[in-house]
Amino acid sequence: MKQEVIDTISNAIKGLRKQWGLSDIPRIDVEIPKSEAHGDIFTTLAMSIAKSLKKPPRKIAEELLAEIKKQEGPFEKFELAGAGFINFTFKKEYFYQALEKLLNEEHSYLKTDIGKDKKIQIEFVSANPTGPLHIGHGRGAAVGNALSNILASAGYDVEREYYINDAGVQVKLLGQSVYTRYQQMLGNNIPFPEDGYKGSYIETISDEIIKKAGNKYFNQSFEECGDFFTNYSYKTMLADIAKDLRDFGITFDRWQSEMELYEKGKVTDSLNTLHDKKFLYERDSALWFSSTRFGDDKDRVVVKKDGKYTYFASDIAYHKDKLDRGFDTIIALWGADHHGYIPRINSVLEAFDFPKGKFKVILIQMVTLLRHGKPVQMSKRAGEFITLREVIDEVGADTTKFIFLTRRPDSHLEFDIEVAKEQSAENPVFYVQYAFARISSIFKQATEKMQDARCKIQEVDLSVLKEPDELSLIKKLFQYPMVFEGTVLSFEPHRITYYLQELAKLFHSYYNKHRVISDDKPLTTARLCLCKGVQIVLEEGLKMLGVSAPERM
RNA sequence: GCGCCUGUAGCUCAGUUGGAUAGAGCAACUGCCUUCUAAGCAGUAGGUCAUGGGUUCGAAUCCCUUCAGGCGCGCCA
Repeated sequence: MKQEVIDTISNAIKGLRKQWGLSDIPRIDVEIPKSEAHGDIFTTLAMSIAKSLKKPPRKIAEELLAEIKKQEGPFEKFELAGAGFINFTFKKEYFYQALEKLLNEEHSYLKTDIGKDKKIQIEFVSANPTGPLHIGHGRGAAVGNALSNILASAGYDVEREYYINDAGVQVKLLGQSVYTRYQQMLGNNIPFPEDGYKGSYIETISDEIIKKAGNKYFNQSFEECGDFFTNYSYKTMLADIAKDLRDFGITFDRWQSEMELYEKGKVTDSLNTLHDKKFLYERDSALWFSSTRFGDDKDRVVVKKDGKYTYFASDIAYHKDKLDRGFDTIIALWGADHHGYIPRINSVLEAFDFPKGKFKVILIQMVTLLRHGKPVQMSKRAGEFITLREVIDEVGADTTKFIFLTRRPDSHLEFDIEVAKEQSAENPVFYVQYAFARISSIFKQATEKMQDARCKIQEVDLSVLKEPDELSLIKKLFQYPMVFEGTVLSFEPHRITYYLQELAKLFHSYYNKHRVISDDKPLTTARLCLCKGVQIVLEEGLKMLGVSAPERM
């Protein structure tokens, strides 16, 4: 749809180039109008080039339109409107052919090749393995997953990665917490670490260790057996996290361990590289990275006075490692509270000669969890929080994901568990799924009632689809590729969510007004074909979001 | 103090990267089930796009001011 218009316009410009004194063909933007009164698609080209041509936009549009009309094309009519809009309306036949093509090619019709031969990496969730995932992680997981599906469908070679912070003091603190509970449970009443993790999962792990190893570590000091507790604890947590994510419908291609970066010498290697490039210097007995020369506010310490690496040091190694793996684009989903970290990572990438703009951080804003409109207090340290697991169990994975995907990632989100659950009947995810299920049901009825009532695309005459509602529905179908392309370029999955709701709305409306199965066989067959088309697009969109498309509800 | 994000209908949020008369869902009100799933449909009502200026053919969108909320500014991770 988009391409035909762009081709038509650029052909027209070729005819006018001399007259206009243009050396190049300007970028042609086309948009889908809000109202059907403005045609199927329109361009604002005349207005945007008016200045450089020093001509009034309407005059330009007139000349353009005259040239456009000389061409053969799939258009029924053109319209010059407002300050210089040119509206295009396609012939019905164009949409009948498009529908035929969709039914023949099915899902492959809806994909693009924007990302062909390009490798893209997307890192998301990456929660510390020191406790269960909470709702905020769930949001990142839903967005990251949808984005991965979308990019893969756009032809990119996508790698989904989870970065595990298994080397720092946080996992050690987790180990200490479990160690202390273990001692206490067996009667050794030592004090609990001041900043220790206090969730009930700490006791669960301690309990597990008692069952497995008995009192083997009883009365041992943390120096003696701390490694065991730390390793056992974070590995348990990591396994739990992976399971939660799986049950949420999310998988990763790669789990990158921070510890491994140290063990393989990648931290020292990457720092050596920076040193060779003269980006490191010593001051006050510490080693600094001069990130200010790449636009950061201040230089950053990589090796502390006491000789230990900072967290930033392993992050340098991690990002260097990503670069070495050869991606065209690197995407990271971070909690919005980490936004201050962006300039220094940008500095690192630039120091390693990664092209600017090829690294993109998507910030995931906090989720305020509510129950009956009242905020639920959350504190990870105190162990008071509602886990992602509980939310999935209570409201369901599909609903949870869909709600996360109806917002821009960087805007605050209120998630009321009771609303999501109790009003589930009016939840937008069901609205979309219901449209899909209804179509499935129609096909079930059709095959039961009439043996030959199917969507037979080879024999059907689609031109009997003349109702305005039918044409609106068909047209909506072919907006999907444009919406999808916009989603890919902007990395904004929620655009698909909104599109699906609009498509479902048109379908429900159509369904209530017109019967698909009737005594009129040619009409029935054509309408079944239309339904099939809607079903394919709904299924494709839901698949992108990582939400199921049930046959029955 | 500096930086980033946010402010759109009673509530929760979209707004196609500057386009035409600002949209949806919820909540409210009025109707629609002997016919393919009523988890649905049709309709009514709801707005100083926080504020004040600027940029231009055109601003919710870009720039500046002010106000309000959130987050970040460690040799912590």
